[in-house]
Amino acid sequence: MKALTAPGAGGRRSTATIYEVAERAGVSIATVSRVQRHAHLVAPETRERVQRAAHDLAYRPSRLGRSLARGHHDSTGIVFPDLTGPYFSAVILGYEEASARQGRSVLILATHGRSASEEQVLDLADRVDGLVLTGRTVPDHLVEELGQRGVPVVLLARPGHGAADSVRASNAPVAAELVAHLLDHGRRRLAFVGDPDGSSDAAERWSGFLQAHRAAGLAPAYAPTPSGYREEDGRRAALGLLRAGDRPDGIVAANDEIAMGALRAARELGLAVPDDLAVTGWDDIPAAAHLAPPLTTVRQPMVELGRRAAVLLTERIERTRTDPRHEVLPTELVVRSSCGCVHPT
Amino acid sequence: MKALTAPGAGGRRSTATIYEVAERAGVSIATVSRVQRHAHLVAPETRERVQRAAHDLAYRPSRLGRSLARGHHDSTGIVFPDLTGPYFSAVILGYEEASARQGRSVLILATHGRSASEEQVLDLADRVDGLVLTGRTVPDHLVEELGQRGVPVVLLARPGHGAADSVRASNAPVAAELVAHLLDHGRRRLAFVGDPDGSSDAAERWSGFLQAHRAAGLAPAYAPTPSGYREEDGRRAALGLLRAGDRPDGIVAANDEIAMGALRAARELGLAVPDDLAVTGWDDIPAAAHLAPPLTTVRQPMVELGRRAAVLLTERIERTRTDPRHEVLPTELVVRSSCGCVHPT
DNA sequence: TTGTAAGCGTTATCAT
DNA sequence: ATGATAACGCTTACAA
Repeated sequence: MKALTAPGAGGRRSTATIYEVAERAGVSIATVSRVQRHAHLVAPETRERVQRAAHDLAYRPSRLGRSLARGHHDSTGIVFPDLTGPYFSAVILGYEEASARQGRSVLILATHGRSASEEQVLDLADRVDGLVLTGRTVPDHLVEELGQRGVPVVLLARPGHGAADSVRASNAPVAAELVAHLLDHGRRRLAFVGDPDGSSDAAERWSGFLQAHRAAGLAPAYAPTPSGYREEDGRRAALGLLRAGDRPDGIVAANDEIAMGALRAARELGLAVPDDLAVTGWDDIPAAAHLAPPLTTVRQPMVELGRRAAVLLTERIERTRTDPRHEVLPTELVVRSSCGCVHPT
Repeated sequence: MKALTAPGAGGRRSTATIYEVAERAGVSIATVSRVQRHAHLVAPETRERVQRAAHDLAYRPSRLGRSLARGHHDSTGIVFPDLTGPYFSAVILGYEEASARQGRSVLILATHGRSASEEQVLDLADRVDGLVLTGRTVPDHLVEELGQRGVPVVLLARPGHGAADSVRASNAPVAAELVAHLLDHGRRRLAFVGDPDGSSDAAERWSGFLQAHRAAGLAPAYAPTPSGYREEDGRRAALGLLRAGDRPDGIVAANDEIAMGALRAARELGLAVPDDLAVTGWDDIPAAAHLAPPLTTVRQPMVELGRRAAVLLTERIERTRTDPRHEVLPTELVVRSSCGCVHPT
């Protein structure tokens, strides 16, 4: 049969194969192959002939053929829970850039909120030389299985697991610092908006929240209010909180977009921020400094997170390192005015 | 030779092959293949045996082998100039989602500002069934060549070219509407910040800018001020403009991030927005409504742009349609208060 | 219903 | 320096 001429959904290409080049140059395919990869091993004159033939036919070696023969893909995959917002965007920016520099393309998979189907992930795994898995996109047992199948894996924004590497940003300490700051402002009814059960990032931020309360001899006024990561999610969560009888005097949001939603909710209810309600975010997205009021938040090195993930993955793929590595990148409190501080413009 | 056992940079996987499954089930590889793809063509009892063997060996058909045999990849590529910010993020969100729904993975390539190297693009083209090229990431001659090689292509945010499909958002009419609005506010020294030579989007917005002036019998006060698309780029451009003797009374930015930069610049110079300076953006990113002051901008259907690109590309790949299609999605002026309007919160 | 075998386009090992 | 040729892992005519 002839797959590339067969009917059906395939997109047959008009690309020349190594055989046609060989024929036109009057050499064997081995020689053509050699010219592509190790030009110096071929007599100058032969090389010349082959190159001309290749050029005339607009020949490009098929990646498929090459990958099959060599046993790898020169590409990696990254899986996200969601492709929404500045966080994702920055991480992938760093990741793609670093990957490109290493000559690897990147495949991207979004799981749209829920955990990825096993099928999707295994399928992706089969197209790449290694995988970075962010947050809780992939259940532990699957991470395990990937390991057994010999797929290099790095976990991003998720604590290390077994042999897999991991990269994440520090959460609990700054979260505690942030909450202590709010407590210093005299706020006593702080509410955490975000889902500690949904991501380790949120869990760790919540734990810092608790820790600060404990350190101040206080009990948290509320259990965490679960929420998605988009503005509308935050707005809804905040609305619920603010309409209750015992409303909070501060909202500690799990990211800046939730905080923006809280800002909107406050406005809708006629509450002044920060006077009636303090609001803080997380991530320090570009807009954070321009919000009304400017948002107190935590800066985390999102681009660098992606970059480091790419570097660690490469080391694994190239077997440059074999012991698992777990990196925690630093993070920084950015005080502006939504927390109640008077902030220089 | 044995590629998967050879030394070197390859990541050999411990995956079973179709041969091992066949052997264990006591059938031929053809039967194993059939069971995977067309289970109904196999006797129930044989099927059962094969499935058990496959399961025992944790067998998954290799995508590589399959792609090579079938002549396609079940994946597509998208190339962006830059992975920065909400625009990119929203487009890719729509694109990935629609692609996943059609069972295709997505490969992503960023060209980091400049035009992609021919090599990168051709390489990407060889890994996928089709390509979407955004903006000016790829020079015309390459688009041409891709066409000749039989690679389905859709252009995003770039006018149609030859046989390639295209999807973009309407620009000139809303730009004119926006500028007319500013002119109605009595602004007479409007500056456009963005690079008409850098993207067709910017070019079309600038053309709407001109058109509105013409319609009002006015001449534009400035030539366009070239700028990148990030906040810092916008800040710098605005600073230049605002420090000059004949400073503008309005800045029409090519996107919301540039507008944010202008806002910052104004603040740094002690100018009040909108009183001293009107500022408008483009895109209506989530933060736009929360800026100080809330940003007047243009909403464009970013997610939908990505989605449509995926749909058009699929039609081409599956040869469901052969005539080129060029879609222009609608766009909408969003008046808030940075233009000088008093806007309900 | 199942098996045989010829591809798909490379790479790399041997010979020569 | 070059050529034959056996992998790589699958799909699918065609035969049986």
